[in-house]
Amino acid sequence: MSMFSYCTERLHLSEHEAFLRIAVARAARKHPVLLSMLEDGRLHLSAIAKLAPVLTESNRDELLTQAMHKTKKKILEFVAKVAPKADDAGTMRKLPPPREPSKPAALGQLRPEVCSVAVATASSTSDAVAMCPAPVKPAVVEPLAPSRYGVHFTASTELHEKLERLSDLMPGADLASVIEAAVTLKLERLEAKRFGKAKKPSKNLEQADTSPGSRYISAPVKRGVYERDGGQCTVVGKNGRRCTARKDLEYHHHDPHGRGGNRSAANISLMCTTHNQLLAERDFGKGVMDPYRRSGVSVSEPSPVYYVPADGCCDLLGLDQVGRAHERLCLAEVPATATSG
DNA sequence: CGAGTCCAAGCTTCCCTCAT
DNA sequence: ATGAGGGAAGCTTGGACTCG
Repeated sequence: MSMFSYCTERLHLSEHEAFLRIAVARAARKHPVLLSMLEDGRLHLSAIAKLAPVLTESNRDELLTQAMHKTKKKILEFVAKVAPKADDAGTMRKLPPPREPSKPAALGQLRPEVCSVAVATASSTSDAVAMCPAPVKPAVVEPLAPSRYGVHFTASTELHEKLERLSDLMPGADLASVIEAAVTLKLERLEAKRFGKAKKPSKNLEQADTSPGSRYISAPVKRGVYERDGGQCTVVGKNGRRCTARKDLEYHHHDPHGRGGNRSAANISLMCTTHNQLLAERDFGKGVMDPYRRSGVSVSEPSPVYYVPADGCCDLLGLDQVGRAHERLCLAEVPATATSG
Protein backbone atom coordinates (compact mmCIF):
# COMPACT_ATOMS: atom_id res chain seq x y z
CA MET A 1 0.00 0.00 0.00
CA SER A 2 1.40 3.38 -0.97
CA MET A 3 1.54 6.27 1.47
CA PHE A 4 -1.11 8.02 -0.59
CA SER A 5 -3.43 5.00 -0.35
CA TYR A 6 -2.79 4.71 3.37
CA CYS A 7 -3.75 8.35 3.93
CA THR A 8 -6.88 8.21 1.81
CA GLU A 9 -8.12 4.69 2.56
CA ARG A 10 -7.02 4.08 6.15
CA LEU A 11 -6.91 7.59 7.58
CA HIS A 12 -9.81 8.74 5.38
CA LEU A 13 -8.07 11.93 4.35
CA SER A 14 -9.15 13.60 1.14
CA GLU A 15 -6.75 13.40 -1.77
CA HIS A 16 -5.65 16.95 -1.19
CA GLU A 17 -5.20 16.50 2.53
CA ALA A 18 -3.12 13.44 1.80
CA PHE A 19 -1.08 15.31 -0.76
CA LEU A 20 -0.28 18.17 1.61
CA ARG A 21 0.74 15.90 4.46
CA ILE A 22 2.86 13.65 2.28
CA ALA A 23 4.54 16.67 0.73
CA VAL A 24 5.33 18.03 4.20
CA ALA A 25 6.55 14.67 5.44
CA ARG A 26 8.88 14.28 2.49
CA ALA A 27 10.22 17.79 2.93
CA ALA A 28 10.71 17.20 6.65
CA ARG A 29 12.77 14.13 5.96
CA LYS A 30 15.31 16.37 4.26
CA HIS A 31 14.74 19.37 6.52
CA PRO A 32 13.60 18.16 9.99
CA VAL A 33 13.36 21.74 11.26
CA LEU A 34 10.15 22.07 9.25
CA LEU A 35 8.31 19.87 11.75
CA SER A 36 9.02 22.10 14.73
CA MET A 37 8.18 25.17 12.69
CA LEU A 38 4.89 23.56 11.72
CA GLU A 39 4.20 22.56 15.31
CA ASP A 40 4.65 26.04 16.77
CA GLY A 41 2.81 27.72 13.91
CA ARG A 42 5.71 29.54 12.30
CA LEU A 43 4.84 27.74 9.07
CA HIS A 44 1.59 26.25 7.82
CA LEU A 45 1.01 23.17 5.65
CA SER A 46 0.48 25.10 2.45
CA ALA A 47 3.62 27.14 3.00
CA ILE A 48 5.79 24.06 3.43
CA ALA A 49 4.23 22.36 0.42
CA LYS A 50 5.04 25.40 -1.71
CA LEU A 51 8.52 25.89 -0.29
CA ALA A 52 9.60 22.26 -0.43
CA PRO A 53 10.50 22.09 -4.13
CA VAL A 54 12.93 25.01 -3.91
CA LEU A 55 14.32 24.39 -0.42
CA THR A 56 17.98 23.40 -0.34
CA GLU A 57 20.52 23.13 2.45
CA SER A 58 22.19 26.31 1.26
CA ASN A 59 19.08 28.48 1.06
CA ARG A 60 17.14 26.83 3.89
CA ASP A 61 17.98 29.18 6.75
CA GLU A 62 17.41 32.34 4.77
CA LEU A 63 14.26 31.12 3.05
CA LEU A 64 12.62 29.75 6.20
CA THR A 65 13.39 32.91 8.13
CA GLN A 66 11.71 34.95 5.41
CA ALA A 67 8.75 32.58 5.21
CA MET A 68 7.89 32.54 8.93
CA HIS A 69 4.34 33.75 9.64
CA LYS A 70 3.89 34.70 5.99
CA THR A 71 0.79 34.13 3.89
CA LYS A 72 0.63 31.61 1.07
CA LYS A 73 0.69 34.48 -1.41
CA LYS A 74 3.88 35.84 0.08
CA ILE A 75 5.41 32.38 0.13
CA LEU A 76 4.67 32.04 -3.57
CA GLU A 77 6.53 35.27 -4.18
CA PHE A 78 9.59 33.88 -2.39
CA VAL A 79 9.35 30.69 -4.42
CA ALA A 80 9.04 32.65 -7.66
CA LYS A 81 12.17 34.59 -6.73
CA VAL A 82 14.17 31.44 -6.01
CA ALA A 83 12.86 29.47 -8.98
CA PRO A 84 11.40 31.77 -11.64
CA LYS A 85 8.90 30.14 -13.95
CA ALA A 86 8.93 30.47 -17.72
CA ASP A 87 6.29 32.72 -19.23
CA ASP A 88 4.60 29.90 -21.09
CA ALA A 89 2.06 28.14 -18.92
CA GLY A 90 -0.92 25.93 -19.49
CA THR A 91 -1.85 22.30 -19.48
CA MET A 92 0.91 19.77 -19.24
CA ARG A 93 1.75 16.17 -19.85
CA LYS A 94 2.44 14.53 -16.55
CA LEU A 95 5.20 11.96 -16.37
CA PRO A 96 4.80 8.65 -14.61
CA PRO A 97 4.20 9.12 -10.88
CA PRO A 98 6.69 7.91 -8.32
CA ARG A 99 6.39 4.24 -7.48
CA GLU A 100 9.66 3.57 -5.68
CA PRO A 101 8.62 4.35 -2.09
CA SER A 102 5.88 1.77 -2.16
CA LYS A 103 7.76 -0.74 -4.25
CA PRO A 104 9.55 -3.40 -2.22
CA ALA A 105 13.17 -4.12 -2.94
CA ALA A 106 13.79 -6.84 -5.45
CA LEU A 107 14.25 -10.14 -3.71
CA GLY A 108 17.35 -10.72 -5.76
CA GLN A 109 18.91 -7.73 -4.04
CA LEU A 110 18.39 -8.84 -0.48
CA ARG A 111 21.17 -9.87 1.80
CA PRO A 112 21.06 -13.69 1.82
CA GLU A 113 22.33 -14.26 5.35
CA VAL A 114 19.56 -12.11 6.79
CA CYS A 115 16.81 -12.86 4.35
CA SER A 116 17.13 -16.57 4.15
CA VAL A 117 15.25 -16.85 7.43
CA ALA A 118 12.84 -14.08 6.65
CA VAL A 119 11.91 -15.50 3.29
CA ALA A 120 11.45 -18.95 4.72
CA THR A 121 9.14 -17.85 7.52
CA ALA A 122 7.25 -15.03 5.83
CA SER A 123 3.78 -15.80 4.58
CA SER A 124 4.20 -13.73 1.46
CA THR A 125 6.81 -12.10 -0.67
CA SER A 126 5.93 -8.65 0.58
CA ASP A 127 6.19 -9.84 4.16
CA ALA A 128 9.58 -11.30 3.47
CA VAL A 129 10.75 -8.07 1.91
CA ALA A 130 9.38 -6.00 4.77
CA MET A 131 11.33 -8.08 7.25
CA CYS A 132 14.59 -7.54 5.42
CA PRO A 133 16.98 -4.61 5.71
CA ALA A 134 18.18 -2.43 2.85
CA PRO A 135 19.48 -4.26 -0.20
CA VAL A 136 23.14 -5.07 -0.17
CA LYS A 137 23.99 -7.53 -2.93
CA PRO A 138 22.42 -7.00 -6.30
CA ALA A 139 21.90 -9.84 -8.74
CA VAL A 140 25.10 -10.72 -10.59
CA VAL A 141 25.37 -11.30 -14.34
CA GLU A 142 28.75 -12.75 -15.15
CA PRO A 143 30.04 -13.37 -18.70
CA LEU A 144 31.27 -16.97 -18.82
CA ALA A 145 32.16 -17.40 -22.49
CA PRO A 146 31.16 -15.84 -25.82
CA SER A 147 27.35 -15.69 -25.82
CA ARG A 148 27.19 -17.39 -22.42
CA TYR A 149 26.41 -15.73 -19.11
CA GLY A 150 26.09 -16.87 -15.53
CA VAL A 151 23.24 -15.25 -13.60
CA HIS A 152 23.14 -15.37 -9.80
CA PHE A 153 20.30 -14.07 -7.67
CA THR A 154 18.42 -14.92 -4.49
CA ALA A 155 14.97 -16.35 -5.12
CA SER A 156 12.01 -16.29 -2.77
CA THR A 157 10.23 -19.50 -1.83
CA GLU A 158 7.39 -18.25 -4.04
CA LEU A 159 9.63 -17.94 -7.08
CA HIS A 160 11.27 -21.25 -6.31
CA GLU A 161 7.90 -22.98 -6.20
CA LYS A 162 6.78 -21.32 -9.41
CA LEU A 163 9.95 -22.41 -11.19
CA GLU A 164 9.36 -25.97 -10.04
CA ARG A 165 5.76 -25.89 -11.23
CA LEU A 166 6.85 -24.50 -14.61
CA SER A 167 9.58 -27.13 -14.88
CA ASP A 168 6.97 -29.83 -14.27
CA LEU A 169 5.01 -28.48 -17.23
CA MET A 170 8.13 -28.43 -19.42
CA PRO A 171 9.58 -31.91 -19.08
CA GLY A 172 13.17 -32.19 -20.20
CA ALA A 173 13.82 -28.44 -20.06
CA ASP A 174 16.69 -27.27 -17.87
CA LEU A 175 16.34 -24.30 -15.51
CA ALA A 176 17.81 -21.83 -18.04
CA SER A 177 15.30 -22.94 -20.68
CA VAL A 178 12.43 -22.62 -18.23
CA ILE A 179 13.44 -19.09 -17.27
CA GLU A 180 14.06 -18.14 -20.90
CA ALA A 181 10.59 -19.34 -21.88
CA ALA A 182 9.00 -17.33 -19.09
CA VAL A 183 10.99 -14.21 -19.90
CA THR A 184 10.25 -14.53 -23.62
CA LEU A 185 6.53 -14.77 -22.92
CA LYS A 186 6.55 -11.77 -20.60
CA LEU A 187 8.64 -9.79 -23.08
CA GLU A 188 6.21 -10.52 -25.90
CA ARG A 189 3.25 -9.48 -23.78
CA LEU A 190 4.85 -6.28 -22.54
CA GLU A 191 6.07 -5.28 -26.00
CA ALA A 192 2.64 -6.00 -27.42
CA LYS A 193 1.13 -3.84 -24.74
CA ARG A 194 3.68 -1.04 -24.78
CA PHE A 195 4.66 -0.89 -28.44
CA GLY A 196 1.74 -2.61 -30.14
CA LYS A 197 3.92 -5.44 -31.39
CA ALA A 198 1.89 -8.31 -32.80
CA LYS A 199 2.68 -11.53 -34.61
CA LYS A 200 -0.27 -11.13 -36.95
CA PRO A 201 -1.39 -7.48 -36.91
CA SER A 202 -5.01 -7.13 -37.95
CA LYS A 203 -4.90 -3.42 -38.69
CA ASN A 204 -2.37 -1.20 -40.42
CA LEU A 205 -1.57 2.46 -39.82
CA GLU A 206 -4.18 3.66 -42.33
CA GLN A 207 -6.93 1.73 -40.57
CA ALA A 208 -6.10 3.04 -37.11
CA ASP A 209 -8.43 5.47 -35.35
CA THR A 210 -6.45 8.68 -34.88
CA SER A 211 -9.26 11.05 -33.96
CA PRO A 212 -8.40 13.46 -31.11
CA GLY A 213 -11.39 12.45 -28.99
CA SER A 214 -9.65 9.73 -27.03
CA ARG A 215 -6.29 9.64 -25.27
CA TYR A 216 -5.82 6.00 -26.18
CA ILE A 217 -3.10 5.37 -28.79
CA SER A 218 -4.17 2.52 -31.03
CA ALA A 219 -1.90 -0.47 -31.44
CA PRO A 220 -1.18 0.13 -35.16
CA VAL A 221 -0.01 3.66 -34.34
CA LYS A 222 2.13 2.42 -31.44
CA ARG A 223 3.61 -0.19 -33.73
CA GLY A 224 4.18 2.24 -36.57
CA VAL A 225 5.80 4.87 -34.34
CA TYR A 226 8.02 2.28 -32.65
CA GLU A 227 9.22 0.93 -36.00
CA ARG A 228 9.58 4.36 -37.58
CA ASP A 229 11.62 5.66 -34.62
CA GLY A 230 13.66 2.49 -34.38
CA GLY A 231 12.72 1.79 -30.78
CA GLN A 232 14.89 4.69 -29.65
CA CYS A 233 14.42 8.19 -28.24
CA THR A 234 14.07 10.61 -31.16
CA VAL A 235 15.62 13.72 -29.60
CA VAL A 236 18.62 15.00 -31.60
CA GLY A 237 21.11 17.45 -30.13
CA LYS A 238 22.57 20.50 -31.88
CA ASN A 239 25.61 18.42 -32.71
CA GLY A 240 23.39 16.10 -34.69
CA ARG A 241 23.74 13.24 -32.24
CA ARG A 242 20.61 11.40 -31.37
CA CYS A 243 19.81 10.31 -27.83
CA THR A 244 20.58 6.61 -27.59
CA ALA A 245 18.01 5.76 -24.92
CA ARG A 246 16.12 2.56 -25.58
CA LYS A 247 14.63 2.14 -22.12
CA ASP A 248 11.91 4.08 -20.30
CA LEU A 249 10.48 5.08 -23.66
CA GLU A 250 7.19 6.93 -23.79
CA TYR A 251 4.87 8.09 -26.54
CA HIS A 252 5.26 11.85 -26.70
CA HIS A 253 2.41 13.90 -28.19
CA HIS A 254 3.93 16.88 -30.02
CA ASP A 255 0.56 18.56 -29.83
CA PRO A 256 -0.60 17.43 -26.36
CA HIS A 257 -3.87 15.55 -26.01
CA GLY A 258 -4.91 18.12 -23.41
CA ARG A 259 -4.68 20.80 -26.08
CA GLY A 260 -6.70 18.85 -28.58
CA GLY A 261 -3.79 17.05 -30.22
CA ASN A 262 -4.68 13.93 -32.17
CA ARG A 263 -3.24 10.45 -31.75
CA SER A 264 -1.87 9.92 -35.23
CA ALA A 265 1.64 8.66 -35.85
CA ALA A 266 2.53 12.09 -37.22
CA ASN A 267 1.78 13.70 -33.87
CA ILE A 268 3.57 11.07 -31.78
CA SER A 269 7.25 10.22 -31.30
CA LEU A 270 9.18 7.87 -29.08
CA MET A 271 10.99 9.75 -26.35
CA CYS A 272 12.85 8.73 -23.22
CA THR A 273 11.38 9.86 -19.90
CA THR A 274 14.06 12.50 -19.44
CA HIS A 275 13.63 14.19 -22.80
CA ASN A 276 9.89 13.89 -22.57
CA GLN A 277 10.11 15.76 -19.30
CA LEU A 278 12.47 18.33 -20.76
CA LEU A 279 10.11 19.07 -23.60
CA ALA A 280 7.30 19.41 -21.10
CA GLU A 281 9.52 21.88 -19.24
CA ARG A 282 10.09 23.83 -22.43
CA ASP A 283 6.38 23.83 -23.19
CA PHE A 284 4.99 24.47 -19.74
CA GLY A 285 7.87 25.94 -17.75
CA LYS A 286 10.36 24.60 -15.23
CA GLY A 287 8.27 25.76 -12.31
CA VAL A 288 5.35 23.68 -13.48
CA MET A 289 7.37 20.57 -14.11
CA ASP A 290 9.73 20.69 -11.14
CA PRO A 291 7.28 19.34 -8.58
CA TYR A 292 7.01 16.13 -10.60
CA ARG A 293 10.58 15.22 -9.81
CA ARG A 294 11.26 16.88 -6.50
CA SER A 295 10.81 13.61 -4.66
CA GLY A 296 13.77 12.30 -6.54
CA VAL A 297 11.90 9.21 -7.55
CA SER A 298 9.14 10.52 -9.70
CA VAL A 299 11.28 10.31 -12.80
CA SER A 300 12.69 7.05 -13.95
CA GLU A 301 16.15 8.39 -14.43
CA PRO A 302 17.89 6.67 -17.28
CA SER A 303 21.07 4.78 -16.72
CA PRO A 304 24.09 6.64 -18.08
CA VAL A 305 25.00 3.45 -19.91
CA TYR A 306 22.27 4.14 -22.41
CA TYR A 307 23.30 7.72 -23.11
CA VAL A 308 25.87 9.71 -24.93
CA PRO A 309 26.26 13.25 -23.58
CA ALA A 310 24.32 15.41 -25.98
CA ASP A 311 26.47 18.51 -26.31
CA GLY A 312 24.28 21.52 -26.78
CA CYS A 313 21.29 19.56 -25.61
CA CYS A 314 20.36 22.33 -23.18
CA ASP A 315 20.69 24.89 -25.95
CA LEU A 316 18.54 22.77 -28.17
CA LEU A 317 15.77 22.89 -25.64
CA GLY A 318 16.34 26.49 -24.65
CA LEU A 319 16.79 25.70 -20.99
CA ASP A 320 19.34 26.97 -18.56
CA GLN A 321 18.72 24.93 -15.44
CA VAL A 322 16.88 21.75 -16.03
CA GLY A 323 17.15 19.65 -12.93
CA ARG A 324 18.84 16.53 -11.81
CA ALA A 325 17.57 14.14 -14.42
CA HIS A 326 18.91 16.22 -17.24
CA GLU A 327 22.15 17.02 -15.45
CA ARG A 328 22.73 13.33 -15.18
CA LEU A 329 21.95 12.91 -18.83
CA CYS A 330 24.33 15.61 -19.98
CA LEU A 331 27.11 15.11 -17.46
CA ALA A 332 27.13 11.36 -17.12
CA GLU A 333 30.29 9.51 -17.94
CA VAL A 334 29.91 7.42 -21.01
CA PRO A 335 31.22 3.89 -20.94
CA ALA A 336 33.51 2.89 -23.77
CA THR A 337 30.86 0.53 -25.08
CA ALA A 338 28.27 3.23 -25.56
CA THR A 339 28.35 4.98 -28.89
CA SER A 340 26.08 7.44 -30.51
CA GLY A 341 23.29 5.95 -32.57
C1' DC B 1 -6.57 -17.22 -28.64
C1' DG B 2 -4.42 -13.05 -29.86
C1' DA B 3 -5.10 -8.25 -30.86
C1' DG B 4 -7.34 -4.19 -29.77
C1' DT B 5 -9.68 -1.17 -26.56
C1' DC B 6 -11.33 0.67 -22.25
C1' DC B 7 -10.82 2.11 -17.69
C1' DA B 8 -9.14 2.34 -12.91
C1' DA B 9 -5.10 3.39 -10.16
C1' DG B 10 -1.78 6.48 -8.76
C1' DC B 11 -0.23 11.29 -7.92
C1' DT B 12 -0.33 16.31 -8.36
C1' DT B 13 -2.14 20.47 -10.02
C1' DC B 14 -5.52 24.36 -10.36
C1' DC B 15 -9.72 26.56 -9.13
C1' DC B 16 -13.20 27.20 -6.15
C1' DT B 17 -15.73 27.20 -1.64
C1' DC B 18 -15.80 26.89 3.29
C1' DA B 19 -14.46 27.90 8.00
C1' DT B 20 -12.01 30.85 10.98
C1' DA C 1 -8.40 38.03 4.31
C1' DT C 2 -6.47 33.71 4.83
C1' DG C 3 -5.43 28.70 4.99
C1' DA C 4 -7.66 24.32 4.55
C1' DG C 5 -10.16 21.32 2.02
C1' DG C 6 -13.17 19.51 -2.05
C1' DG C 7 -13.56 18.48 -6.76
C1' DA C 8 -12.16 18.09 -11.37
C1' DA C 9 -8.58 17.66 -14.64
C1' DG C 10 -4.45 15.84 -16.38
C1' DC C 11 -1.16 11.80 -17.86
C1' DT C 12 0.85 7.01 -18.09
C1' DT C 13 0.61 2.26 -17.01
C1' DG C 14 -1.26 -2.15 -16.62
C1' DG C 15 -5.26 -5.09 -15.69
C1' DA C 16 -9.70 -6.32 -17.45
C1' DC C 17 -12.67 -6.73 -21.00
C1' DT C 18 -14.33 -7.20 -25.99
C1' DC C 19 -13.98 -8.58 -30.58
C1' DG C 20 -12.69 -11.12 -34.75
